[in-house]
Amino acid sequence: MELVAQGPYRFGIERHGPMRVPGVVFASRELLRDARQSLEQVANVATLPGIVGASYAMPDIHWGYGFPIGGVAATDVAAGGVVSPGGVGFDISCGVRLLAADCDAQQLAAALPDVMDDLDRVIPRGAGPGGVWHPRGEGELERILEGGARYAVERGYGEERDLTRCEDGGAVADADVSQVSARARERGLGQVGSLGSANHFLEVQQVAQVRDAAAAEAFGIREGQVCVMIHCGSRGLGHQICTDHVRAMDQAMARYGITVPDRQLACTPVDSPEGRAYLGAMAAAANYGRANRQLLAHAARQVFRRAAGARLTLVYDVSHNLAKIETHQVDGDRRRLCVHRKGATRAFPPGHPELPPDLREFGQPVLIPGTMGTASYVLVGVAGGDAFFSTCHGAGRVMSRHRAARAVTGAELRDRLERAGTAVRPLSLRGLAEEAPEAYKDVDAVVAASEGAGLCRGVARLVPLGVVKG
DNA sequence: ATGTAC
Repeated sequence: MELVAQGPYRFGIERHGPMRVPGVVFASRELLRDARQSLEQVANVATLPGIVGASYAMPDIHWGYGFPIGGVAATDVAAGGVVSPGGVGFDISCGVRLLAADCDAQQLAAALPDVMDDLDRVIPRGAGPGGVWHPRGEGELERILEGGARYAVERGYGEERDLTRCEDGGAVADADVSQVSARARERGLGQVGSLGSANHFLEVQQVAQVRDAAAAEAFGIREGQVCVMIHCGSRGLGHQICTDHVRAMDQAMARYGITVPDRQLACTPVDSPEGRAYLGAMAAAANYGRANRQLLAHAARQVFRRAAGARLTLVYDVSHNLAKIETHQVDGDRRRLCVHRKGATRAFPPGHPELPPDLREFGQPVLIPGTMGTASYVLVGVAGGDAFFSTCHGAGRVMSRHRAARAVTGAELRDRLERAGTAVRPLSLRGLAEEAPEAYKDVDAVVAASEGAGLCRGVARLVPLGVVKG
């Protein structure tokens, strides 16, 4: 794949073959080496009907289902632009929630082992069923799919202020539960309030460094402070919705005269029965994901209150796997676009009307989960960035699970982390080994490249004190 | 990511 350097952190893929727009990869030269194999997917996405601007890739790009993870693509709704479930991914609404405690790491030190033991007991995780809340039948599940974190708060699992610090106020209005299959509902019913497995985690962290004092203060974080970061998604429900709608679109595509270079890019126009059906089901999964993180946050709050007498306040909750209908400036006019962000985080700039009033002058908080034993970040959206106000989402995998598990044993990794001062509460040692930090890119380099590319600005760097893993 | 395949 031919790449043209367009800046220190920006590389272009010129249009070739059926590409409708160019590709743009934001990365340092070093990160680009890990991205090579995924560039074909960036070019494939550029062939989608209605795509505008470019097919973008973030510095943490890696191989995904159809679209690369770390990909951003926007299509023009009025011009026959498509929506593709592969552009969101199987874990619809996977995202990150950060809570800040009213204590510093030093103050928590004595209680930390108790906090970790309690979290170990109360946080459901791993594959399969289990959750902190069991909805009373499908009726209540539907309330979650329509109301998201808002419904969880209504039922007493949180406080009203949580919703102002949650993307979309805790719920999107366009969920269509009739497009959520019986099988998806069945899988979702038993997993409300659960982490899942793989790279999902709940971490107790410490703010190691503040890089933007004014933004940090507005977000409610300060150096030395204890935080809780929750990274999880919509579990089997989102997975099943993706499966169902990929199949439906794969079968319907030909009727719209759409051909794609990879069947995993199955798509139909946003403005089609199949497109609307997917977006309605996706919105339901998005709400499920927010409710999931709301319930886990509630469980963590109870643990912190009981074991440490500490209170947790929500900093922000944002997804990095969603498609959204947004209005953007394209070639001088305002256009309604379907913005796919898959392993990419929305990063609204200062002044954006969708931001809560107390954050508006600073920009949208962006939460970047690192890997065990490495840092996580709080960033903020900036004006003038490319890629429809999007930035990176995490470290990005470079080693397969299998290779990671061969490179290190779970017991070795656990001992290494504990020696480095990070308490570890894994569900399985095999799962722990698969998530070894060396299986990922350097999150510090990913964040530096994202900042260098003008996509965001650093606010704070957090380091782990304890990690709860599936 | 995922009752790690229909």
